[in-house]
Amino acid sequence: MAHAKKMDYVILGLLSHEPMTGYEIKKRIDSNLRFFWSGSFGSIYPTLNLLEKEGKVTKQNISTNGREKISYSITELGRASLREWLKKPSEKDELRYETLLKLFFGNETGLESMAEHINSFEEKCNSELLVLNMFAKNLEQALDNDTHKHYYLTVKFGIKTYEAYLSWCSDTKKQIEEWAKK
Amino acid sequence: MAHAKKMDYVILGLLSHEPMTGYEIKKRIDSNLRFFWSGSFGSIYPTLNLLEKEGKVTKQNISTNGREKISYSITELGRASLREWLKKPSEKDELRYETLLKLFFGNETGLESMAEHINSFEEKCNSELLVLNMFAKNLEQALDNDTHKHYYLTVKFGIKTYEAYLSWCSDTKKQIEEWAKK
DNA sequence: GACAAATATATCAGCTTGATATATAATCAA
DNA sequence: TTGATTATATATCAAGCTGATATATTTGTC
Repeated sequence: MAHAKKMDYVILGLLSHEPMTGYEIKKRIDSNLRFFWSGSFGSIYPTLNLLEKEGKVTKQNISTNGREKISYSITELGRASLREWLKKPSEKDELRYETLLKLFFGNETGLESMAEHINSFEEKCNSELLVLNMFAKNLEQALDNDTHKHYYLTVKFGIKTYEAYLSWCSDTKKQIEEWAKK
Repeated sequence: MAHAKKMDYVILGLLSHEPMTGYEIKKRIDSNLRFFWSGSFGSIYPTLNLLEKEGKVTKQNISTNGREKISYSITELGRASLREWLKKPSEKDELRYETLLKLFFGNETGLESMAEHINSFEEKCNSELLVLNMFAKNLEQALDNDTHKHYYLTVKFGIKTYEAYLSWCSDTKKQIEEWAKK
């Protein structure tokens, strides 16, 4: 994903909702964006410094209970930059499924040995679906808020895809059993 | 995706099917694995050299029609390394959907401005589905081959997910229209 | 009062991408 | 047949991201 520098827009997007610290940005990515995006501290903190130098965000040192932290706010320049990116067509949607990679090459150890991988994938999907359905339920109670509408649609995306994955898991296990019979 | 070095196993996996050049490995990734993986020359060629130093693949210079190229074959050590990885549980399945990212932050430009992004996502899904369905049809005629069975199951995964994406596109466009009415 | 977990910021080796460079062979049109 | 374009083939590198690691304070809990 090199050369693209998407973290700029993830941060600007989150700060367009409300001011936050780097740590809070990380937490927000891991909770709200987890179903279609990820990000690490090693990318967040350096990007925040760059964005500040470019005048797209402003720092503010605050101390709650004697604890020092740096809160970042988006500037009008930052908002303009975010809007510009939002208008541009999306460049690339990419996925990397190690589970699928193992299934693809699994002939080396045999189809039956893939059952474990599929089972743990299924388990993961089930637990993610539980979380997503809870999110959806909560959001449905607060759809008057425009930001929530956007969030809701992405949660719906997660639900649809995890349901599809589960359906595939079920089909695939049946198929492998059937092939094994012959 | 750092620190994991998955390219090792992608290459070993492909060479476990048949000997190939670096260029052919790239083509194979872009055709067969495209729905759940990707890889660039900048990662393939250096990895091939490393694998050779480790004794997991062997080089062979061949010339077809006076043209020089390097064909790589997997060794028994390479096969053992592949099998070991296949047995280990999958570490992480990750996806990065720029389309979803824009939708999530789209409040800055308004929900209606998202229609274009959803439409082009829908278009992409439709064309990918066409390809995948063709792949599935062809593979169904050759399922006696074990390697094809594995390939077939991953293609089925692609079909399931793209169908789910299309269903989500349709739902989402309806939902946005509905909200716009109020 | 001790211990674990959460908050908070920062850095870095290692890996990947997308671009770029270089060169030859095949295909196609004028 | 000559010229242009595309496919084959290998290689390198800056820029970007991850996962790990380091450090330090605060909050919760047993």
